Amino acid sequence: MLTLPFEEPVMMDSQFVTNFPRDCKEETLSHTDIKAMEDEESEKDEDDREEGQDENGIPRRRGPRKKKMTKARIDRVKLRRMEANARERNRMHGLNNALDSLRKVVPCYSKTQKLSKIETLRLAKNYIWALSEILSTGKRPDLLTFVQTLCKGLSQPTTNLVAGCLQLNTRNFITDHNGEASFSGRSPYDSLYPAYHSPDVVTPSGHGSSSVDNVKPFRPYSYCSAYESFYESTSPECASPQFDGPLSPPINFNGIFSLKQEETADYGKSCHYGMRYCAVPARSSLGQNAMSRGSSDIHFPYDIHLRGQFYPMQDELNTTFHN
DNA sequence: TAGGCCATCTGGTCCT
DNA sequence: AGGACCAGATGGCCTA
Repeated sequence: MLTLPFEEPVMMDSQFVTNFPRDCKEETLSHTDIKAMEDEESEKDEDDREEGQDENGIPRRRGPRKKKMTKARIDRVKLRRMEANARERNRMHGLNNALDSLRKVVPCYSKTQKLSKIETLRLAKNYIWALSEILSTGKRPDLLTFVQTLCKGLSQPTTNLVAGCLQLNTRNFITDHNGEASFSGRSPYDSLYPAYHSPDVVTPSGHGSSSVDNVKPFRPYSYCSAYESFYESTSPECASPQFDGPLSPPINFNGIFSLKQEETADYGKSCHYGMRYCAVPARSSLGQNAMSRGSSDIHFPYDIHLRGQFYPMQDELNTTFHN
């Protein structure tokens, strides 16, 4: 629990220390401090005894003597401890601010259901990994594979949250004991179209999912639901009817590759690069460069823009996302 | 009620 | 000397 809101920068000055709402004023010295002072007192007593030996005749320890803990010195120790505490609080607030910023740019963002610190870091790591894979292979993974990558090592609740954000059927999305996310059961397509069994259906590949052995073949997930969340129109590759809505609990989410609604131009100033996900051919040189390892006529689905070149499309996306 | 998560305090260590 | 950073301890809150 924070004692100060994140938005308010904590000023590390004497006023802050004296005005800090918590019981800093009554902050007591630690046991060790008190012990040290008691030691000082006993040492003071010893000073009154014979120089060089204690009461048992054992020579006293050498080295510089500790300074006497005068009232002023005690007060100073207290003050320094309070200041150190305030600095530490401030530091941790800064760390939490950074973590909040990270929460807003990972695929699953919800103000009401915040990811824990550790889950945020794990998801961010997976997200970076997933994006790196996309860049290195130049291939657009199906949604299931993408979510599997995102959810590696995440707890089941977080896995559900991420899957819910991407509008997967979370009941079928499980994490095995190795932390590997895998799909088990029917796809949403099956639930919507029980008779749908296209000859070109594929089963999810890789990711150590043994649970799919007996799974009916299903059409690979596309990003259509995510697309449609953003663009309110069917994605070019998704001709199937829309879902009636997310199967997971409704939450506010930023969605993959989308930019947070509240982010203003300041966001662009602070971040040099931006990415967004769309289904149109690549237009940026960076995207083309990334695709040069693959087929030259592939329509790279990820627009990657330098922030400075990105504002018009960012505005377009944000406008859509606002709606 | 146990366990997870979090904020805070604290002392130690390192660096400037 | 003082600040930053770190990790351990502690207690509060929340949820299954």
